Amino acid sequence: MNDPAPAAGQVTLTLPDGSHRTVAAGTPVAEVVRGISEGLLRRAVAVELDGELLDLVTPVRNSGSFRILFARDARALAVLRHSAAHVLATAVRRLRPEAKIGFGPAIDDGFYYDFEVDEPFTPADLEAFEEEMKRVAAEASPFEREEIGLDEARVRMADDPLKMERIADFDEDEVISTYTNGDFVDLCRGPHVPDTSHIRHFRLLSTAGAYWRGDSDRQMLQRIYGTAFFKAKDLKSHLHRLAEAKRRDHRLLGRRLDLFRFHPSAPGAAFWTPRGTVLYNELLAFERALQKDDFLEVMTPLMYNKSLWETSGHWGKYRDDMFLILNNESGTHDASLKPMNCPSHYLLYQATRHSYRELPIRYVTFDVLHRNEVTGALSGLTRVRQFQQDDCHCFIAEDQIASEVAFLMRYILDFYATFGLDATINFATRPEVRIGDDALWDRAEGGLLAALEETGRPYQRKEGDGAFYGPKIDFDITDSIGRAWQCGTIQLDYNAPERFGLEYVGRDNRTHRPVVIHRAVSGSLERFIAILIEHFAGDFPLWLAPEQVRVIAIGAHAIDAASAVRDRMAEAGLRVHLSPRAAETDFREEIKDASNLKVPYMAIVGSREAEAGTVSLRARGAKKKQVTLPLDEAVGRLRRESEERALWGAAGTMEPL
RNA sequence: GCUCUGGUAGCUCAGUGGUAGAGCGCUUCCUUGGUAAGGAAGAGGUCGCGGGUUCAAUCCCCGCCCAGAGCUCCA
Repeated sequence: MNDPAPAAGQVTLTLPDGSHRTVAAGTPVAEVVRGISEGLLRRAVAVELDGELLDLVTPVRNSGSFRILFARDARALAVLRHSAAHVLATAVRRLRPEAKIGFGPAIDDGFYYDFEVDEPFTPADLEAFEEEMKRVAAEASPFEREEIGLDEARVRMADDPLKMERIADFDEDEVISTYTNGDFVDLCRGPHVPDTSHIRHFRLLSTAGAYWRGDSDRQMLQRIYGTAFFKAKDLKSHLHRLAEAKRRDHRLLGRRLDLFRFHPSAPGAAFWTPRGTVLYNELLAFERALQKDDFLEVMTPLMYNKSLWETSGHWGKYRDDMFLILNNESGTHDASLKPMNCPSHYLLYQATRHSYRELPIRYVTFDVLHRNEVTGALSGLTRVRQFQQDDCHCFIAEDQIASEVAFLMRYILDFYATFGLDATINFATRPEVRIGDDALWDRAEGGLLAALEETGRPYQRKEGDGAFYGPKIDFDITDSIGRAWQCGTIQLDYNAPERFGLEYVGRDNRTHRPVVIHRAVSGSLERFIAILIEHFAGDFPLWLAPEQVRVIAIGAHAIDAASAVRDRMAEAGLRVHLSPRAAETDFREEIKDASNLKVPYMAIVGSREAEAGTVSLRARGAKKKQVTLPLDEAVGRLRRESEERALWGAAGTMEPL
């Protein structure tokens, strides 16, 4: 049925059940909701009108689909948090009247508000603000909306220079609104919850500097971050998640589990300990095994003359991010450490003639890369200056795009699945600033999209998010506590083959341009290991664990038997350790040490085991529960679990019993 | 890069204008115990680096280095 055409001055709203309501244009949303039911009005938080979020005090201006949002709706949460930001500003203004207000939006996990103050806020200030916010909420002041003209806005916000600056950006005919709750007025687009009493379950989390409008040339404001929820239990679980993330912090676990460390002499570059190096190499070994049939591993120089970077185009705009090398004879910086592998692979490809019969050629490299990240960007293993990528460049004929992309996607997803990681897929299209004509982009995007569709995997489009040289597919992995990390990528590149004059000889005996696909799976191995540490909380599956088994001898008389167990397991290829001072140490301390290092299994050998030719296996986290097995059987099970790369706790593994 | 906060033993941290402490770890000895910290003794510190103020600086001031949090998901 067609929507009835509204009379002049009227708008028609289509409710989710398909029914229509016609009201006078300018009727407040609350009146519309009340017209449906008083009960709904009591529970309504906001509404969606043709997808636009409106609160109850906003006038309805246009016809469209009309849906009431309740506390359970995800979009309602953003409204609540925006209002929480206003409650925060209300509290700050009461306690620090001199604070100038900036912006205070809802963000993914909460909200923030920026203030201009002479002295930065302290943790004690935050506590005071939080207490004051409770009072503001208890007052249950309604959020009142007022629509005003530009001149009036200037008068109202005269005392707030930051708001005045925002006002200066408005067009003459724009609808400008203010929201008032109690004694606090803010220039604000809305929407808001009906009154401050909705802000019940919130927490201020942190404070930090933030540039006004994100511009590092402008003044630094003080930003307060917080979060808010409709339900106490949602707030609680969010705070729990934050605590969980802190507990899993790879920088702390990296020290505690003795995996890597940093030294001021080499900022942004990790020192891998013996244990960490095992982990790193196991990851590499896994990827080498996975790729051995379809990829060609190569090694290329780490240092190049600047002419290469001039060809690639990096010398111009990327030079500040490269580590340049001083030529002592000329006194100039005319070489650099490589920040990426692409040009190396192009040079290698180009060094010989290639036939169409060879394609696709997939060069993959784990070479060390250096990027001169600014100091403020460095963070643990997730943002470093020296790292290795599992970096692959596929040289293909243009008609191989679809099959190649499908192949690469399967490979990438299989790789993640080994770690129990799932990925969401993003398809990024041509950006504003780009090279190549539209016809080329049409072909590139079409080819990539067709390949993506063929896999049947769900994906999201990210318009304009592609690389300047081509569209791409990005993989965001989701870890065990629900955080997303951008890791893998498949990028189509028509430009590089042109720049580097890449060729292959076709069936027609003429030269053709290949297309290049850039592929990374883990992004950087360093960062991927950081993700794995946090994903597993340091409880690595057996195959990845730096030390797989710790042999514990109960009493000095069991030392010989324990050594025999250690030797037998080591022969079987397990990474096993028996403390050299086990004979002098309380075995309970050995158990403590193994537990703290999160060693997956302890093999306990006392007089009973020594006599019976058995070991008692105690799985990580299993406390006193253990299983006693003949030594060979124990070795067999551990080997199988390791070789199958079973996830810790997966069915069929020996997992925490 | 910029703002704020921090840097004390291998780790986690306390402390002071008169050159420094704890717990864990480490070393040695005792204990040989059936499932997460047995007992005793000992070693270990340019208090991040450089400069300044002071009779005296780990502490106060300045600079640098390193680390942590953050740096428009737009009124």
